[in-house]
Amino acid sequence: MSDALPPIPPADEPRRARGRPRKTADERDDGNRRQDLLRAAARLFRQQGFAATSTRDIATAAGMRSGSPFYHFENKEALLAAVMLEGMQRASSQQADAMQAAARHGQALSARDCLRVLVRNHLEVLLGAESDFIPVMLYEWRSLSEPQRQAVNELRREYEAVWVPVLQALHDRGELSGDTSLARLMLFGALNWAVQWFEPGRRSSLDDLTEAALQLFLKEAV
Amino acid sequence: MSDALPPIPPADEPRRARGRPRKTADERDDGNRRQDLLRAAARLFRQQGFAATSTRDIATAAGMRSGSPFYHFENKEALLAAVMLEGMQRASSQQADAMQAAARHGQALSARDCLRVLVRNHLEVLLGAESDFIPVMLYEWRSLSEPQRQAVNELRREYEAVWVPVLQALHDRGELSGDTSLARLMLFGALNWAVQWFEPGRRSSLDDLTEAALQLFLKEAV
DNA sequence: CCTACCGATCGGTAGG
DNA sequence: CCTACCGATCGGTAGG
Repeated sequence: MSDALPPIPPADEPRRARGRPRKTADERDDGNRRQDLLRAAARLFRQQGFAATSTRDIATAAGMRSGSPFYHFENKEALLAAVMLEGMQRASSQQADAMQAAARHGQALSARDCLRVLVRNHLEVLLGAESDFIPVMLYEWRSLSEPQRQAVNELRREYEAVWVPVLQALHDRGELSGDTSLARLMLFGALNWAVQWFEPGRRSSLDDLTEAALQLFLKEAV
Repeated sequence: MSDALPPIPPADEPRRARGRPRKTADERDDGNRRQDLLRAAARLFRQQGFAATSTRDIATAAGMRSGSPFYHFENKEALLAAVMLEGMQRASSQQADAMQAAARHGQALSARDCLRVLVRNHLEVLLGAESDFIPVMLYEWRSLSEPQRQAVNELRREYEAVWVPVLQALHDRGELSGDTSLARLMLFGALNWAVQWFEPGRRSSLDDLTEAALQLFLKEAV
């Protein structure tokens, strides 16, 4: 008994990683938890604002304990930036899909039809179900540090770049008057403001809003 | 000694007010300090947001110590409500003045001219120097409790009511198409959004913006 | 990803 | 309006 030594592990036994018990199984779990955090953060940031939302609130909403969000994000601000980046990526890819789908139907898409697709998709991104990410980006801009703003701004420029030739074409055909750059800013303003007053079930639908916007901003073709 | 009763105060001796040593002198001082707080709060709430601004920040900016704001306002939220109410009162009276001044010049003001005056004044209220109050109202709405929202909303309805007949007249003359109620919401959106991108010295002036908005939203009269 | 914890800050108050 | 203070909460971290 007394000379019974603990068994010596074979030299080639894989060393167990210490300190951070990472899963060897599918990484999906990790990604899912991060996504859960993003979704919870987006919803709470939108409802209460960034500063009024504690990382504990977010952790609880994602089914975690108070310290766990910092395993996935360096700090609270990085979580905000991630929400905005995620929002812009979704918006851009959704916008590209919408344009492609529309182009497949009618092969020759008029500038007016293009704008209709863009406006309709923008409203979907802004007001559709499960869309907290973009409103957070619109209304928590000042809570972001300068380097993070630049990162988000890059995606934002991509998103807006799609609108430029459409508005230019409308201007050339006399359907949109005035400076197209100011027109774009005012159009975005008119649409983004809907976040403040739109109520899903009530009165006007997103289709209604789309038609109203087109009717309001566009002139008859000459 | 045992029968010595505490002296009975004469019935007509003036009772000293205890607890709050209010000034007997001019009340101007009080009003000025309150205004200082409002101004400081408006600026900080706008720059950093309501939740990210401490009452200590505000006190310091107004030249007071940390506890003093609570002499003037019941709590932080009441201070926010006061900022918004002050903003709406100024906006409304400024709007009334602008309309009166315009009516004195040209005696018959066209609907288009009316809208020009309203838009120009709205931009001034929104983007002019010393105007932090209305932006705070626009972007801190969710930080307000329901009863306070109702109080602010009352003033807001008054302000917007002035626009209704003007937009209706434009619609009747064919210069504005579509539902006038949606048109009003989109117009406000287009203008309010300028808070996010307008830079005072740069490129376009408030006059430029006014003309751009009119050109964008209005059709030729039929 | 949890437990246990820290230092800092915050809104607000008593008493003068 | 100041002084001095309190209880609560918050972002974040060490160690596992």
